[in-house]
Amino acid sequence: MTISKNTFTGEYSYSLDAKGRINIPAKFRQSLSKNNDNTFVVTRGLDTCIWVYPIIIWQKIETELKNLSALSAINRSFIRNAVRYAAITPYDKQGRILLTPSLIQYANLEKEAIIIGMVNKIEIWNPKTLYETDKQNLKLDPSTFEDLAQKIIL
Amino acid sequence: MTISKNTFTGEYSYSLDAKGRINIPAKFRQSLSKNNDNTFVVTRGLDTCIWVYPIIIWQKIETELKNLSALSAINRSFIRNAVRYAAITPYDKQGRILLTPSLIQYANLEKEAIIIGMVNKIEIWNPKTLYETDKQNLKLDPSTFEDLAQKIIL
DNA sequence: TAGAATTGTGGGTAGCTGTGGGTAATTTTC
DNA sequence: GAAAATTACCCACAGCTACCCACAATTCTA
Repeated sequence: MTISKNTFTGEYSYSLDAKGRINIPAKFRQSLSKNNDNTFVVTRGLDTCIWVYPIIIWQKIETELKNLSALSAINRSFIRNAVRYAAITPYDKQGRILLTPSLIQYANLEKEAIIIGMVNKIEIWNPKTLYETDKQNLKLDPSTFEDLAQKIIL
Repeated sequence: MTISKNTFTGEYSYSLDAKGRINIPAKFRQSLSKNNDNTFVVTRGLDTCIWVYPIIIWQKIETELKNLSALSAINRSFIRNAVRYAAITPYDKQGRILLTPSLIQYANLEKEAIIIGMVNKIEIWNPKTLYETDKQNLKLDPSTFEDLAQKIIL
């Protein structure tokens, strides 16, 4: 096997159907390690999108969240949001997962959806929202981008 | 073996076929170390060209990206842009990799393409674009080149 | 220099992938 | 407890991709 497990890259366009199902790209499914039992966890992203984790990765995140100091207000609200909307969804024979109405509404999803591999997780976006977010991000501090690029990109 | 592994030099002209496939020069393939499993990663370059990495080099980048905290909006944006256009492509029996339509469009690739070895990665260019970029670079401050020359011992 | 092997390019096809819809099983409501 | 609504599971199919083969051109070798 050539690709590393539970690691996702690339951008794809898929369609959300009337029943709230959406396909996970075949390449992403192939990247899932066996101990995930064909199952993902979907939850609210920190951007206006849905985050999809392999279940074993999500379990690690949960334990990390427990170790965060409960004193910090930011941590408390982050934990609340991350866990509260999380749902476990195995994919069906055709490779689709089921999204909750709450998450579909949060990400403003309509028929067309963009799926992006974000290394250790997957994002699902409304194309328009993604475009707007990209535009906003151009305004973020460019020197930080350069620092990151110099450190990481070869 | 005479050449050092995962190191690419030289310039070649190859043709992109109707299915989006392009040949990787035999010398480059021979330079790939075994643990790459005949697999490259293609993504957007910082110039108007496609970057091609041996997969084990790319996996180092992925590891660095995994260690960035998703709590920071800048980090999220950086990761998204770094991996969004990346695709994993093993080469076929004839030595060709498959480029995504998105990357072909980004680099303005038509039939003829120039492939350049850039030491630790490979670049794929539209000949016209490469010519224009070269011409632009001549206008850059020559002292920058001197700075670089002093850092690198030839 | 001639033959053999390798390399680059084109095209065909079996099987997989993405999408829609149907039906049985389960839950909810009255 | 029965009817209605929702959910989970299954099937069908068009389009596409991965894989295979063919062949000409080039390079290697004896």
